[in-house]
Amino acid sequence: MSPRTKEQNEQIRRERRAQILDAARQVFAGQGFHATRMSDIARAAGVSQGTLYHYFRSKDDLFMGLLFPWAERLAEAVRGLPDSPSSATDKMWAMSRLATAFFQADEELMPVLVEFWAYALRNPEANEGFRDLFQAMQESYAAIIEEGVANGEFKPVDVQTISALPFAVLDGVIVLASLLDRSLMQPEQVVEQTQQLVFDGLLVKERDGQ
Amino acid sequence: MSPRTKEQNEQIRRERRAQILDAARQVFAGQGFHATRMSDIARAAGVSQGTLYHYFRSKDDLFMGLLFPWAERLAEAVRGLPDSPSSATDKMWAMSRLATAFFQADEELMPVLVEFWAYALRNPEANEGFRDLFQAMQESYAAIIEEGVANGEFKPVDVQTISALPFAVLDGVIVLASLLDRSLMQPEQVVEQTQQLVFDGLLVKERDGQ
DNA sequence: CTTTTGATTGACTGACGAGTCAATCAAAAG
DNA sequence: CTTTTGATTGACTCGTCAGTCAATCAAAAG
Repeated sequence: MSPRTKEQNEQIRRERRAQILDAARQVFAGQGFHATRMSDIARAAGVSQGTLYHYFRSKDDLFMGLLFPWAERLAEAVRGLPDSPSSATDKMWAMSRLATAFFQADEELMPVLVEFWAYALRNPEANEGFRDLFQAMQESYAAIIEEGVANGEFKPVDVQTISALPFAVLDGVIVLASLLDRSLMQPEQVVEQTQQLVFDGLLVKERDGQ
Repeated sequence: MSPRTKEQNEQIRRERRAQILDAARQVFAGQGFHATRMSDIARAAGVSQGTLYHYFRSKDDLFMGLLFPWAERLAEAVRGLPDSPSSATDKMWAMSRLATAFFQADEELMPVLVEFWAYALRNPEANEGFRDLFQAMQESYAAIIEEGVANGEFKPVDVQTISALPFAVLDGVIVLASLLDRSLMQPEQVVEQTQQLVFDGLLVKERDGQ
């Protein structure tokens, strides 16, 4: 029946998908979602337009197929952090470093993310994906902050609200980084100095005694 | 020659423009930029499609004609603040209140802003408009922070970087507010508590003496 | 009344591009 | 060799919609 074993077939399918997604990433990053034609992606991937539709139901499917795994990797990395054996302060810095690393590793994806948000305004599936990532990050931050408050590292704060802040800052920085010249705004600087500023407020000063 | 005086004509033109822009705002907010048809706006404004093109060159022109005046009003309001006679701390709070007020007054415009950012990725004129607003806000914040540092209210910080932070937070909060349910995130709370948190870090503690 | 001028109309066009499909290919199994 | 099955192709379709334009209207001036 099958010309090859199932495993071989699936392996080949995965590789083709990856090849197409890689082309899609380049083209989306270069021209933006709306200006990108399916034929552009086909050409970049070195396949025909028909083949695209063997691996992805639609342009939307391709778009989400590109960004969801990226978001899942980030969410997964973030979920692991609160359990590491270190101080809450160190964990906060680790979160910050993690975000910056994702940032820098896929810099060309940042404008695509901005388009994705606009897209997610009208697409329930994309919206859900965004919410999942938000919740993953917020929950990790909340766990760390709660720990810090419990063991006296941090001042008591409204954990629910403050744990949403880092994600908001990250999104804001992505907007600015995508739309402004580096001479006006350096993303890494803003992220790091914000963290520092918030810490100076969040940390209990020794001589204060809270 | 002219059927009416010039002033009358221009008055009528302004009113028509306003009427169309008002309809456009509603439709864009309701369906998003891409899903909005020029015919939808025409219907909502109670005019024909042809009339739209007497007042606006294109759909893009209409989109920017809607958002630019809004941004200019915000920029103008912000520019006035650093000169008011009060402490740097009060001015920071005033900026925060101003932003929140704009937020709440045009809540339905927030998702439209997210679309505008995606749009501005590929449109130089829109990008320039965004940059102008960013610079207006950053410069005002920079002036306030510098004053605060100079008179001892604030710790010495990297003004260039930190003055970009409030705008980043604002944009991030707009993204979250547009994409998430209020039960997950309350914009006003995040803005206010962020300000408070940053202040606790930024302000020189009396007992510390810095 | 007529003329002039700009506003208004809405049916129309022309381009565009996502998605389709009938035909072909190719690898493995029998 | 033949058969089977899924992969691949790319020319084509077909709905969509921003923008156009010839015709009409209406207000003021002469």
